[in-house]
Amino acid sequence: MPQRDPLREQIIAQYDAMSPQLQQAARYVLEHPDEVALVSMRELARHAAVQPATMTRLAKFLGKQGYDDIREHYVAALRRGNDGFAAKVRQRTEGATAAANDTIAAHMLHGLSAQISQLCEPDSLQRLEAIANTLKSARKVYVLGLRSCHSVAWHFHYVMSLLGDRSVHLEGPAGTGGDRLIRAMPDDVMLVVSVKPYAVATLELTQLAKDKGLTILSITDSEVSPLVGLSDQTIFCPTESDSFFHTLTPALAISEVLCTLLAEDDRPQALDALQRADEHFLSLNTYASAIPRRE
Amino acid sequence: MPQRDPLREQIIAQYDAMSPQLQQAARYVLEHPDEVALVSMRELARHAAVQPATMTRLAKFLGKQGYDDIREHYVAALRRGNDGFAAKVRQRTEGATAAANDTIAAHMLHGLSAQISQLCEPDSLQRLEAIANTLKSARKVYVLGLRSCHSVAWHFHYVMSLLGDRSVHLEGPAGTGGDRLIRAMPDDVMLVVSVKPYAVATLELTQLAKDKGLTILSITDSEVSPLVGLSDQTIFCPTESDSFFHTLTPALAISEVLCTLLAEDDRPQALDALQRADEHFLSLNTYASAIPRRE
DNA sequence: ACAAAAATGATTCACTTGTTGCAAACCTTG
DNA sequence: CAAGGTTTGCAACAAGTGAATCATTTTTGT
Repeated sequence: MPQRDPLREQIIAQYDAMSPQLQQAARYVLEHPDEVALVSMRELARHAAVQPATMTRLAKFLGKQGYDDIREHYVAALRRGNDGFAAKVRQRTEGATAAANDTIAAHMLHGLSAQISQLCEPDSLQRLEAIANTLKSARKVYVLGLRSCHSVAWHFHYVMSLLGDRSVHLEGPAGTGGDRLIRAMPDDVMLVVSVKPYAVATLELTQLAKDKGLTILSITDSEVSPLVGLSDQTIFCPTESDSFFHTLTPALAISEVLCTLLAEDDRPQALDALQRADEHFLSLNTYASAIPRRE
Repeated sequence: MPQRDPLREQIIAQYDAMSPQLQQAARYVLEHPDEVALVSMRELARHAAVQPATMTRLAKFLGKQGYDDIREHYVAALRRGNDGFAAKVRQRTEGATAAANDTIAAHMLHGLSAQISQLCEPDSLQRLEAIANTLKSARKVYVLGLRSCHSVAWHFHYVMSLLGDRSVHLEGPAGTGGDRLIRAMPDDVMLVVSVKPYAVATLELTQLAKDKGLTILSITDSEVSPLVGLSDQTIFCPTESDSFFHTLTPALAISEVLCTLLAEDDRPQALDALQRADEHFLSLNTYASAIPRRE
């Protein structure tokens, strides 16, 4: 793990030119980089058996403005190391990261990319598989996503509707969206998407479905989301963004993965269903040209 | 990687019993455990959009002596996490580089992450900025996205509608979606989203708008998309996926970036508009709890 | 050996930190 | 709608922070 650490290298390079006390301080910093980030300067000095002022002097000696510059360096390093994904993104787009990091757009896209790769953690993958399994055996799947989450819910429903007629989108004009639940049965499943702030209507409809005995699956943004308590299974999507708004991109990614897992479960049937859909669209002239399907 | 974290679990367990402010603080702590260790309480409170005192109160609520108890917990966790380097790195690289071998889900998520980070290329960024600039000075923005692209178009429109009333979604029951173009003027702009296969209706409506003199901006999937010829400016979104279906996640990411650029262009006005939206939702009891806005 | 220069320690200062007490604002619940 | 308790924001606080200053010691060159 060859983490490039310019400050560390600088300290080593200038070590011989330091006074004894400075060396002692510098040595402690080299050997306990985490401490620098986690502990006050005075405490660090105490541990290094050095005067507090020596740390300040070390910073100046290294050409920094003050001790805080040193600390910030190690804080940043620690952050990077722990978030983990940074390394990967950096690796993938070395040039772009360094060059275009200053624009809002580039920064945001990097963040999104990282958030999605976070979903590769074992816990998330397990939840995805589990939810997909539940969906597989459902008689009907009622899909609910209001307001900002409408996009995710609708997209899931749209794809599912290409594969069969098990999906029911809880959406309708004049507030009739919930009506589709009238004939819901305990064998059915509800997939609900909601992130903060949670729409009251979403929670109410979910509660109703739960009361009816449906299995509740949810895509939401936190362990403490009100949906967690209502749901049998949950998968979490990051929503944080540099902008004013939450991002729904990771949630959409989750939804697409679920669709894929479902289709992949019975490939022949999925291909068959898509074939039929293609014919339908063809006869209706829905699309501008034939629909190429791979393989 | 199920890191056992008793404090985290305690917070989750007691979350429902907390007051709103306490919940907001607790939530931020849950979502940013590293920050707790690395920054001062006041700064943490600032990031969480909470009063400093609330953090102290959170500690007391959890039965701790003071905030420092919480911090020390996360400091210890961070220390541990960094010592177990070898294991961690191994795990990380497994999740990142070698994800290909694993499950379908992991592979797919990995691909999505890569596709989005591809959008950081200078050409894409330039196109994004250019489109954002055009959108900024538009009188009205008509948003069109049919079938699978509905999710992207709608999400863009939804966010824009929070910021003002310039956005018009070309969508309506019984095929009336195009009617909104009746009063479109040459000063207006149309943002159209479409990927292969291209819906005929999308192309027709776009052509109509073009004939009316509107500026056409498009989010589409290829240089050879039929939209390219109809559009004044275009940004390309990758849509390839391992599954049967195209992915719209990168397209949604693009849409979110555009929204952010627009909001960021006039921060004060955006904040103002969001403030007004919050009040509206509050008086309608749309959401389950107050909407926290950072800074 | 003895100035001159460098390094170190002690003291102090301006500032931030985490905490607390209090009053205004906010629900509840009779 | 009014009394009650809870929640929240604000202002003040003592303690601790990093930095600056100056006196003292140590080192160095001749």
